[in-house]
Amino acid sequence: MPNIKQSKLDSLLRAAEVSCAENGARLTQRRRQVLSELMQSSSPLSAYEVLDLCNRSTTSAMPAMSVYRILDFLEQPLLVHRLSTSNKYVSCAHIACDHKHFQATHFLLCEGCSSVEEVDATEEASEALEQMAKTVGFKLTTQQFELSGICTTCQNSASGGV
Amino acid sequence: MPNIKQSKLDSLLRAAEVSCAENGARLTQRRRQVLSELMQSSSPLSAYEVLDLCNRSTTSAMPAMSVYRILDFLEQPLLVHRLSTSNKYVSCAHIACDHKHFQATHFLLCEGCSSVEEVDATEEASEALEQMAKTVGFKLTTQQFELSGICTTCQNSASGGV
DNA sequence: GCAATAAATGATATAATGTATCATTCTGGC
DNA sequence: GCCAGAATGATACATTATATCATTTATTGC
Repeated sequence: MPNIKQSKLDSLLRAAEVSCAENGARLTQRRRQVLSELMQSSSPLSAYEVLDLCNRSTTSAMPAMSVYRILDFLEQPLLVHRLSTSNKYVSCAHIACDHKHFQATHFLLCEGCSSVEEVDATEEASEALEQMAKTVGFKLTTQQFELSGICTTCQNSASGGV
Repeated sequence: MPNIKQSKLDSLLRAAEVSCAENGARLTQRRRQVLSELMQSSSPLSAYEVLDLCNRSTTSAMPAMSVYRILDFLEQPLLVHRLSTSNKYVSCAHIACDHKHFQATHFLLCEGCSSVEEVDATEEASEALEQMAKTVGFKLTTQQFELSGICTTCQNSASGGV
């Protein structure tokens, strides 16, 4: 189910390459392959799902180890995000644009179609949560939430998506 | 590291028993054992950690399967909560009191000592998050967050706990 | 260009986690 | 006591993740 055009994919990968270069890292063939699969997926993928997709589209089999290593690597320059509630991965929504991850990033997970929407934390939300933590003396260090819900598309289609 | 008194533990377990009875369920020996380990732990435990603790304190070995089943069971009457970011479990903070889970429940995880604080969502936080989702057309269905931070105790001890 | 070095990947084994399935035991109602 | 359903035991296995060392690929200094 390729949900993006080839041209779009290419430009995303080029942007990712640049992003890596800026950090003194390289977007190797394997890394590009992993990232590409995530970019083409309409929903988060587990490490082994990525592995299967990679091995389907290539002759040389990739070991599971490599996928884990590569996913770890891709997290650093924020090319992919890891969803901790499901142990799955999504490619960052801001690879091609000049968006910076200043705010905390939240993820809206659609229960209908499994799609993911990446959004910046609003000032209000961050503050409200900080305040909440403060009432019991907690000082927050990180914020990344994964909120379950129903996306617009699935709300409109009574069936609930697919 | 038993962080609660025996008398406290007993009264908690009694309350859990009542809670089960009200739901037409039973707090069997095994379930009580699992719940008891969680109650005595100062930090969340994985299924296998619970298993090890149970098998350390008893002669008859419990199979892993049972632990998973029992944890699933204990989630229903909200005697334990499952932390999805870490796949661990904590006993509910409100077993003995008459607190109802009307609001969403959030968990504050201390990075210093791994302790967990269970708090009710504030009106402001819930609203701010709902609003945030709304801007991209999402309708939230569930809310349960696991926020990382530093607890009061660890803030005061420069070392950072332990 | 080429050796030396470091980075990345391959390959294998194994640990850790979670589930499926069927047998057995326990429990409460009759 | 007997029976139906709930709970647990036991075994096997699927899935997920990591450790370790060998090999290949890139980079740097010469």
